[in-house]
Amino acid sequence: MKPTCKYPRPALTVDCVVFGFDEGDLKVLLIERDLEPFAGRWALPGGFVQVDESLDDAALRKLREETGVNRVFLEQLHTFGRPDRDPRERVVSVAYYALVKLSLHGVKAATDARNAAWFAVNDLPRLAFDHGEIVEVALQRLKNKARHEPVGFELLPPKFTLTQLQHLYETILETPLDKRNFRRKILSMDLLIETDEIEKNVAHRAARLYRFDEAGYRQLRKKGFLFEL
Amino acid sequence: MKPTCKYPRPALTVDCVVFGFDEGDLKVLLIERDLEPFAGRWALPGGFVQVDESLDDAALRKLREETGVNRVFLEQLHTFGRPDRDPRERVVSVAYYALVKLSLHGVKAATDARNAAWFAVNDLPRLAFDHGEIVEVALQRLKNKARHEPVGFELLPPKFTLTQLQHLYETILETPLDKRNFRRKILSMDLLIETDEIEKNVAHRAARLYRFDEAGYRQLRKKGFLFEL
DNA sequence: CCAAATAGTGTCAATTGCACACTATCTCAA
DNA sequence: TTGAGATAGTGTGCAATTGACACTATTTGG
Repeated sequence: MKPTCKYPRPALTVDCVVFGFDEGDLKVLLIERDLEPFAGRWALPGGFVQVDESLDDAALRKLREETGVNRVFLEQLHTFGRPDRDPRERVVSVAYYALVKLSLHGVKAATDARNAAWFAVNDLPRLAFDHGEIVEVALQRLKNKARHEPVGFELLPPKFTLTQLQHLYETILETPLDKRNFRRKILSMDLLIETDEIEKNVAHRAARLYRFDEAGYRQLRKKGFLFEL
Repeated sequence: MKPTCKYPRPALTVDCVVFGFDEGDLKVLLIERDLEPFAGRWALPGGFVQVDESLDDAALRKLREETGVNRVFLEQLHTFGRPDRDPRERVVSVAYYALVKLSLHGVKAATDARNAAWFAVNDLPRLAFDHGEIVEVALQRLKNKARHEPVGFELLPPKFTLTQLQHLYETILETPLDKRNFRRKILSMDLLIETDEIEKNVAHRAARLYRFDEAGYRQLRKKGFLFEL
């Protein structure tokens, strides 16, 4: 292969906004930088794209390497390319966002070699580079996405209560929802499978657990079904 | 500045899907390649990102250089990075899509030094690289965007009839719309300003011309107004 | 067994969506 | 000048959906 471009090239990285949901808060996974620039600041997990790997693969690899997160919802978000976004040299970053079930992945991330931690999105520290801006764009995208596609389930454990689901949507959409109307709507969509299990270890009446019906959802989509919250 | 990455770097380009609307068809602006690879094939306008220009600037520059298109709606679409998408070497491309008023820009594009032409999206030739795939993604995005934001006006002349507007939406959304319901809905949104002009040179009753009220739309947005077709 | 905590359930009114067909106006050609 | 062709413009009724609203049921722990 001969090069097609004689100009200097920007470096190319991926960065991931990893969302989790826990105790009523939407959280983002950050990593503490140990090198300059921005040593000591928190930043998004990410790194250089290798020359023979696709962008999606690069994002998946970085997630695995830096956070131990494995099979998750992952989607490209936006590409950030302000010439001065990295003080060293020109770096263009393809940002992704991921939705993980915190109940499964929560522990692992915090015990990695590098210092990693979950932060509530409403209480983030100042981030390195333009990562604050990237998180903003990701939040906006998640909000839009959640309204039109059933991605919320990616943030909940496999079995969940309707109240958990409602709280999740209230958090993402930043708006309160009426309990009875919410239940009527979500149940009428035929996307939830009622299990015969109930919550454990609660000091009050236990709620029924539901599962998301992924196969059923794919069927419905083919028939033109539109998810709308 | 010292380089941050010792690996070989992918080349970085931008490609633009330029949409126009004419005679009831949604069209895309393509350029005929004169160099290998894919010499003679049609491709999206685009080219290398320079090391000191932002991605948006690169897209605007390429639009200007290759198509003469100037002040238009332009938005980042998606970044395409399959390792084998360019047979020469690794090239990652940040794709944009643009909406232009064909009535204003139509002529210029076709008379550029390089061979450029508008093609109906339903009748595209085989494109170079993965550009066919990029156009597909752009069409999908336009469809979603048009449902939730009033971008359609970017494709119409400054003054237009309600019938033109309806045809445009029918084309983008690939679905027929009821004339009376469409008019009721769009007029009730208070986004259109009725001019005192009517169509010229038609062999039948002339329709009233409307303008899109951009300032009014920004006001409404602040008050939480949601465009929905 | 009672207090605390949350689960779960139905109705009515208002709004919105959707199907549907005729009259008005203008041009052009005979 | 007039009639045919073409498109503009207009309203109603029914069905479906949304949104507001409050009480009873169940479980635990003290």
